[in-house]
Amino acid sequence: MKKKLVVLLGPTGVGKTELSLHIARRLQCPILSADSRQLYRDMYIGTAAPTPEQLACARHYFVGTLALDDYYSAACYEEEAISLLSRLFDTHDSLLLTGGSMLYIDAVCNGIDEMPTVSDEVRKAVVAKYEQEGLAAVQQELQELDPEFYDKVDRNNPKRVIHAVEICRMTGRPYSEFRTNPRKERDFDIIKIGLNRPREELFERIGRRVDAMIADGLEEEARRLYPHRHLNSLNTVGYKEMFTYFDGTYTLPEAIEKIKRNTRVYAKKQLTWFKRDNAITWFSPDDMEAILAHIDTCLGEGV
RNA sequence: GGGCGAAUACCAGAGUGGCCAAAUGGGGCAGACUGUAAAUCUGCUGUCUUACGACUUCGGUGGUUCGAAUCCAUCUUCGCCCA
Repeated sequence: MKKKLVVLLGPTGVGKTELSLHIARRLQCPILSADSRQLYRDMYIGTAAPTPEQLACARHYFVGTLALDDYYSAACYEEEAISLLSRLFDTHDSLLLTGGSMLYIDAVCNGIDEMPTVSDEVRKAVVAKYEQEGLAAVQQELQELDPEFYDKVDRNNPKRVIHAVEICRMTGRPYSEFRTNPRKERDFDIIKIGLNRPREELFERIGRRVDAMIADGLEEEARRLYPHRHLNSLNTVGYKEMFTYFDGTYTLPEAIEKIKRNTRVYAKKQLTWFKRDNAITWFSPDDMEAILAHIDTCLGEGV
């Protein structure tokens, strides 16, 4: 019988963390987080990371394990998560993955292309070109190195254009050659459970959660992180707005409003992404009975 | 009671005779997404299912004009000043 991975996903603030504890208890299994920000240490409040009490309920992986300046990516995550899963499956028939980072979940479920890691020198060189000569110059280089990808990309998106050029320079081959988009076969079954609420309700919860973060000391936490604000890990909703407040651009109430708003936008983005995935079975987080019943059914199925 | 100023789309705010369904920003909505993804980018946002199109808008009403968000009269509301 194949091992099972239950994937609990949904927009931020919907109630994944709380529910994941119940499911983990039911399955008697640890929890793998799929959250690109809770991965980092020192940013617990703003990322709504599981509390110490919650962490004590079940063994958690991928929470608070990285330093703020560690390099990390969805590909790193795929590798680590897959190897961890295979290890844990030795002693468990089913495991639980939960989080809201769409690309990370995808990396585990479907895999992403093998691609060389970009060296620091190449990265710096391309970024410098972008900063000094502008996006057009990088676009032009891409057009020369990989016309195929150049035709397809979202050329106004600096991140994508830059990355494609990085890979071209790194390998001497067109970036599109690496984009084979294989759907990697996993040796475990995946049960995707989506959590959602009526939008109004979700947005209310988000607002309340942000207020709670403030009450819990988000400002202080952000103040400590302020010196590192240029790190990618801190280009994160909840912190970047606080930094703008520390800079004097926003007042505190404005910063709080922006955090709420940006969190709502993020939630919508997640939903847009998840909507495409027909493999997801959707539930209300309040309907725990139905969710557990669904999981039981899926676990009982298949050989 | 007198004087002045303002009234523009969800909000803020440009526009002062035709190129205006109306800049720009915010907000909202929708979408894309394979290597730092809570990132980054895109489209729409008066109505008509789509528009090359049609229709209705710029506080109200009535004028001037071939033509008005823009000019005139008047009314309403708001702000400021004098009393």
